[in-house]
Amino acid sequence: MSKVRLRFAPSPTGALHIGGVRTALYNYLLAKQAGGKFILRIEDTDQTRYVPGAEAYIIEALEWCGLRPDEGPGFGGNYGPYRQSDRKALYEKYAQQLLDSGHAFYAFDTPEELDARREQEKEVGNHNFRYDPTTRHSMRNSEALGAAETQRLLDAGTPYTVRLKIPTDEIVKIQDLVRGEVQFQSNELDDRVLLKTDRMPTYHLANIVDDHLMEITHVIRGEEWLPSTAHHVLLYRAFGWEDTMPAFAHLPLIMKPTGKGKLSKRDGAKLGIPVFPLSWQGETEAESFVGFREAGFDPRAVLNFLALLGWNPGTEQEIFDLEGLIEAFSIEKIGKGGARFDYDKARWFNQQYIMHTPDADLVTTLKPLLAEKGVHQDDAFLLAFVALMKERATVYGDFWEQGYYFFQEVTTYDTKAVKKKWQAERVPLFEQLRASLLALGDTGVPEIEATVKNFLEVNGLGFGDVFPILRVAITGTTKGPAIYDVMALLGAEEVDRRLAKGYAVFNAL
RNA sequence: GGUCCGUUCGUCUAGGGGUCAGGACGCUAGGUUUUCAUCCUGGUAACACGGGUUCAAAUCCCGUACGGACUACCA
Repeated sequence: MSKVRLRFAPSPTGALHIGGVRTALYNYLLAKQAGGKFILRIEDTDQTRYVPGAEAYIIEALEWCGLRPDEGPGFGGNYGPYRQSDRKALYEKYAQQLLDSGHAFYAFDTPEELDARREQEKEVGNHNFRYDPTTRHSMRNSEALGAAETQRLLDAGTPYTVRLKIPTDEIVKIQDLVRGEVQFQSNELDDRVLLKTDRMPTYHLANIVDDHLMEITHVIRGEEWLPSTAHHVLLYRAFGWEDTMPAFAHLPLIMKPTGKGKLSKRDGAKLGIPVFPLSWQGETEAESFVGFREAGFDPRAVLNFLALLGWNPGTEQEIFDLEGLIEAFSIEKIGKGGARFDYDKARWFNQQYIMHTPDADLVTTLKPLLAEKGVHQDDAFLLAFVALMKERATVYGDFWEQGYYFFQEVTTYDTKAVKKKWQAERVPLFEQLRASLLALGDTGVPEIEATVKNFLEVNGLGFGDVFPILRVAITGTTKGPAIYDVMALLGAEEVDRRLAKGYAVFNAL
């Protein structure tokens, strides 16, 4: 068997959907596992849907995920060009080949005529008009018009499309790697357009020509392509390429978190969750979306989550890095049913990655985020901060959200827990504690702890009488890392300032 | 409507003739912790339905229901 080559072939019509990322991932995994190539091909044959920036977005998204193509636009490779608009002439040539061999025909029907015909059929109760062997002869095409008339129209420069001539009474069998054998009756298939009036190919033609020329061995794509796979098989046959036809695997779709249907970009905005890898700035607010990256996710967690959405290793292991996925992945273990997008699970994966990432690495990724907030502490401080917060963060943004007080004054005080503990007669006591803490100077946790405990003993107070006060005065919240750790990191003078301010706030309650 | 695909706890799933139907997320009870989080222990909860085949069916077959995709000169 020759070397394995898989391609990810997105269309640059906007931001790359998270399902597309999963498709890319599965392609990547299988390619790498087999020691083969992972190829990026841009399917931009629909000029009306082309969106500037979409291709750059796709590439940036793959890069963020760490799925680097071995071949593709900007990545080199000997099978280029890798952008279909740059291969236009090729498709015309192959369309001509099909025309010559009698596997395709010229169709002169305009879109308006086609629409009119559909309407007309609808009126007589036929809701599924199809351009196929049974209707072909009533349309304006080379099959119905004959050679002479066809030539006349061609000579006159009449716009035309090239359609695949579907054979009658054939059974097209597909061996799908995920679903097993799937059969189609050719009589149920339509004479699909191969080459459009603008001389650009449709997906169907381009995809077969390119996969053949690029020597693609496996086509892993979304389930939405399953119904047209019969056409693709027929195309391989028509070209005489059936013996090198790639293997097909159709992936189950990713479904909405709630309700019915497949996950759409609208679901993200509706539920306030990311469904794209990276943020996308559209023309309007409604066409702009936040990405997993901007939502504070680690790409490794996103990949891990995506990998397990529709695939499982057959063991109880859930945490996989890319290398581990490459090793464990197998196409047989891909599920058949659609998988609901579970944002909570995605968050859990992210939390796992944050907890298990070395502190120094966390500092590196957090630095730019903190810098945006005006934080420029040295690494030693950041390292200590990260160590205290990593078990409490689910997304990267949590480090700031839940730990801003390490870098600036407390903005809001959760006084509920303090109210009943803050008694007028104890205020002198707390002032005394503040003074002894300041006198201690910058020091370690054991010293602070000893001082506080001593204070507790001497004054006959319990933990519950003091900790909420210290905690809220210093951090503003009742949650967070051990307060001694926070105090040690902040330093005696800062703690003193915060206690003074906190006491003032409590006194005003 | 037609064609094709699918259906195990709320969710992701294991399991492919004989299992107490397993794990994870979530939720929940408790323990640890000055708090929160982590961590530990326990609980909750599923084979869509109906027929077959078989000594035995979540597992094989057929229907039904439900869900999904496709049905463009879009991918």
